[in-house]
Amino acid sequence: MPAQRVDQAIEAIRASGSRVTVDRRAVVEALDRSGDHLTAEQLAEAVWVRHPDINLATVYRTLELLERLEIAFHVHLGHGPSRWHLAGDVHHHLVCEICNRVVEIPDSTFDPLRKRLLDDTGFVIDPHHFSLSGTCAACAADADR
Amino acid sequence: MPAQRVDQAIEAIRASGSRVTVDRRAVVEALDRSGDHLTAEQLAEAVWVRHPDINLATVYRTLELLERLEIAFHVHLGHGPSRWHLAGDVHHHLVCEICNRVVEIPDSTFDPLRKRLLDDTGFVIDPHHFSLSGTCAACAADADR
DNA sequence: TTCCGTGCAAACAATTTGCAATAGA
DNA sequence: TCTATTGCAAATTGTTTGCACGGAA
Repeated sequence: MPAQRVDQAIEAIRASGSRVTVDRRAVVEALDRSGDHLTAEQLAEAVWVRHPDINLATVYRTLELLERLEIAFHVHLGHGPSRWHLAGDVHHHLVCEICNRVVEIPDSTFDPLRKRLLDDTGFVIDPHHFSLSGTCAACAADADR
Repeated sequence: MPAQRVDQAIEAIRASGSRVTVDRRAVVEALDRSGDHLTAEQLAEAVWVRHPDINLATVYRTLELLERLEIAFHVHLGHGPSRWHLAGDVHHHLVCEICNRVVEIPDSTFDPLRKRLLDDTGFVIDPHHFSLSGTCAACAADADR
């Protein structure tokens, strides 16, 4: 039932007092259709498949709204533009600084670190917003040679 | 002996076959003088105190060189421009997404996570390049109210 | 009808680049 | 001398904004 996330998002927009427009629905649907990790530009291209006249600025403004409503979020995967995704299953990213490969890891991997930092500093980490960088297995092996 | 880091950096530039220029020395000295977490713009201002005619583009080009030589590195602390620092004691940053406070934590905090990710995925993390975001103790307490 | 949302073009911030002049080795 | 480095201004990239028009409620 893929339409469910879209309907929930639309409902949240309405509930917030913002207007439900064709453009906003189109952005949410494109986000829903197109997995994780899209840049605003890529998302716009996905939107344009069905709605070629929606402006890039509108895509940015809609993403801003969706983030305020906690319907969508952006992540920084290494350098370059932000990546966007609908709220949903939380996972994290390791980005290889050599080959740019992205490895996804479950949120629970951070639990021990989370507890430790909370105990030590009172800081509640949300590691979702930024990726961790480093060297992937393949590139690390290459470097050893 | 604060000049030591500068001398080492200059020597590394020479050893790499690049030329040791007044501008490059000025950038290294400004970096050495001015603690961590400087943006390129702030670094340029520090340079201009003694060398008002050095161009911002030269600062950027020098930083690029220093990073290639592993003399200096940049870090992403939340949104906004990159922050630069000389190589040296490695530590990490927690950035509060509400108040932008920065909490520094020692590298060793990451050891268990590092080991786990290495075992699970073969990925060697270098958590230095990106900060972790979240909510600091004070803001978390405010949010509870 | 009343504002909110949108298109458009221009502004913006951070960074990079092409090219001619200059200065290290 | 010879070529790497620099200044300058312009280009780039990703994103935001002002304003007049058009469409949800």
